[in-house]
Amino acid sequence: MTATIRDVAQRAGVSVATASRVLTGSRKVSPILAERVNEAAAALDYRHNAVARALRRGHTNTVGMIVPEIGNPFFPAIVEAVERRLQGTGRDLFLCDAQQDVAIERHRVHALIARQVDGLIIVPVSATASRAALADIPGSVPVVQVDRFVEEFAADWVGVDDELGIGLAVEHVASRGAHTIAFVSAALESSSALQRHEGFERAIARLGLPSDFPRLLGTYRAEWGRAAAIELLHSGALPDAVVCGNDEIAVGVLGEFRRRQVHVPDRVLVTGFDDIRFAALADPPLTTVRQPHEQLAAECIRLLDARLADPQTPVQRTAIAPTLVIRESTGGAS
Amino acid sequence: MTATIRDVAQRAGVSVATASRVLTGSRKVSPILAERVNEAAAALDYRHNAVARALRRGHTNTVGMIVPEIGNPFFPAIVEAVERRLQGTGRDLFLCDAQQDVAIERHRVHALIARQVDGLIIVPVSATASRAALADIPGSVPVVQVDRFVEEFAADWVGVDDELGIGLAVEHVASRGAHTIAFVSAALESSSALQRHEGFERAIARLGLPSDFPRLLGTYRAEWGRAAAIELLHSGALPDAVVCGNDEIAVGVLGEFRRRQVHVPDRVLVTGFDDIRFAALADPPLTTVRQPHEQLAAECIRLLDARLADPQTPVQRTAIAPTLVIRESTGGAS
DNA sequence: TTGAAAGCGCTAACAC
DNA sequence: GTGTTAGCGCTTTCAA
Repeated sequence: MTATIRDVAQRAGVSVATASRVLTGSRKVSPILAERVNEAAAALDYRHNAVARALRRGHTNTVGMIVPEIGNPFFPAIVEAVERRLQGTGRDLFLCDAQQDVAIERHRVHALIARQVDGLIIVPVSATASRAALADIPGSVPVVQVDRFVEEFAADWVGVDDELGIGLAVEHVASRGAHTIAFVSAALESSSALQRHEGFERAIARLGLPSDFPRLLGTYRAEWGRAAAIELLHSGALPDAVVCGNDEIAVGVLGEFRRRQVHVPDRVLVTGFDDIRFAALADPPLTTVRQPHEQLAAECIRLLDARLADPQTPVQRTAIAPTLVIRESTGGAS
Repeated sequence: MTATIRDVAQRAGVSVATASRVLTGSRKVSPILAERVNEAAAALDYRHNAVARALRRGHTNTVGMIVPEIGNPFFPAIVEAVERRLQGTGRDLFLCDAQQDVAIERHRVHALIARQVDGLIIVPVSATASRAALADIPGSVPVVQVDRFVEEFAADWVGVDDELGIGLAVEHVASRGAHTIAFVSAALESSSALQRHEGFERAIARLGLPSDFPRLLGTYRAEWGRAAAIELLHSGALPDAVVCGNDEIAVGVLGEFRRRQVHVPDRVLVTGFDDIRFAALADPPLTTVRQPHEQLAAECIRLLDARLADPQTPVQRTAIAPTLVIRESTGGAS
């Protein structure tokens, strides 16, 4: 069995209290005893039991994070940024994947909460169906939502202004001469899908563009982009531009157009959203709305710490204005 | 504060033992009392404290997983497969990212072990420098290495036969007429980099191909692929084929070649490794060595459970033979 | 400065 | 079938 603090104390000839004080540095202990304790701990290869410590202390120096789907490259990027921010604050990040399923998501919330994480960072799967999961979180645990949020739920949030972002994309393709614009995105389940869709409708209306071109809503994945591209091709007149709800979809659209010799950007313009690693490597390189990971992560941790410091802080929602990255898929920087 | 089992017991008018028995279903309790306990628990919105339970029980129904870099899309794919396998066994997966840093990796190992995970799944950052982290794991905790392993360290492992995989790629491009073949991969730090490199050398020797074409070793990332492509172009005669250590590198190589109008596959063949989601969407679609995620995950959990059941089980190393997926980057299926 | 002891919330002997 | 109680390993009053 692994050594306990009792073993260390015994070997050092001190009380467990003293051993604890040395091992955690919680109080001054005479150098002689400290030395003895440290030696004993080393000799026994002592490791503190974080479970016991957590039970006693009531907190864990741990933050939990739940993402809807770790396979969507946008989320690992966010996770990495959050990790970097947490680095140096002495807290560990435990990550969970909800596999796009609100039941699993809820289960993960419970698992993390039950393990006494000091805070929870969550990208909710659904704008409505994830409410139950979040509602299960006791008020004593700080929660911050990132990227997506649950409607009518009072919890901090940080994300990009999705509506604005899509607006940027629409205005950009319009400025490049696109008159008819299709929208390919995910079903209106997550808040991001909802907001991006809303942003598209508004931009179209604002610019007075014809509104009878397709809105194809499926999933945030490349396969859906492929399928949607095929649908567009079969539906008669190709639009001048296809604005996509994220980069994965856009890459799928690009792939299918390429396969069918529909030239981008000459024949049709394509835009994405997120600026994932592969956006710049797509063929043609993808014009997209960039999400500033580091900024999102920084704000996320700031919100978390603010709530940790004062649980009564009023709910804050931070929408960061995204920027458009112009690449070849819309004709390149001009 | 959140309700404890004591509160539930009190409200139900039973002992904590009975409450515990009802709540965990560990023993038969009369229906009347069970009903009362359940009612009380519901009324108080009782949540069991997993920390206390873990301390008492000594296990947690939790498995920890550490990956070198969550931003590398191969790892999320493995994680998803592992999650699916774990699903239904009633265990939660807590994921950690080592950020390619053995010090952080070691820290994560400690964090997970200290929280009493029942087992640890790890893709070690380094074939040598990760040994310290693994050595810190008490013998009582089952560990299985996936994909990569630590040299001269006795722990279960499952992965693809990297040497064989690269051999497949080399033989394939040779069969498509390539005589001069360059190798672009990651520095010989991880076991996968080592084995793939070894596989390349052996295949070249076996086929009697000229061995003076570059081996460019950097990182497993697309930027490195770009840089290496530039280096190849500047170094004089372009090889007939570029065999890459993973798909990210290959995508970078492809991107740079495209930008410089070096036609793939007419002018040069390119292969990858992993078959990540974007491999099929690259331009041209990438010929690559496919890693069977589901099979890897299944074997991983099998190994874990075998060791859980019998800690004395002799160490097992399972090398799965990968398959080659032929796409346009080497001329397409013939 | 140090030690004795309570107790975090829970489960599992053990007794009835 | 149910209750009493010890104790998982640790930190932290409280006393000395």
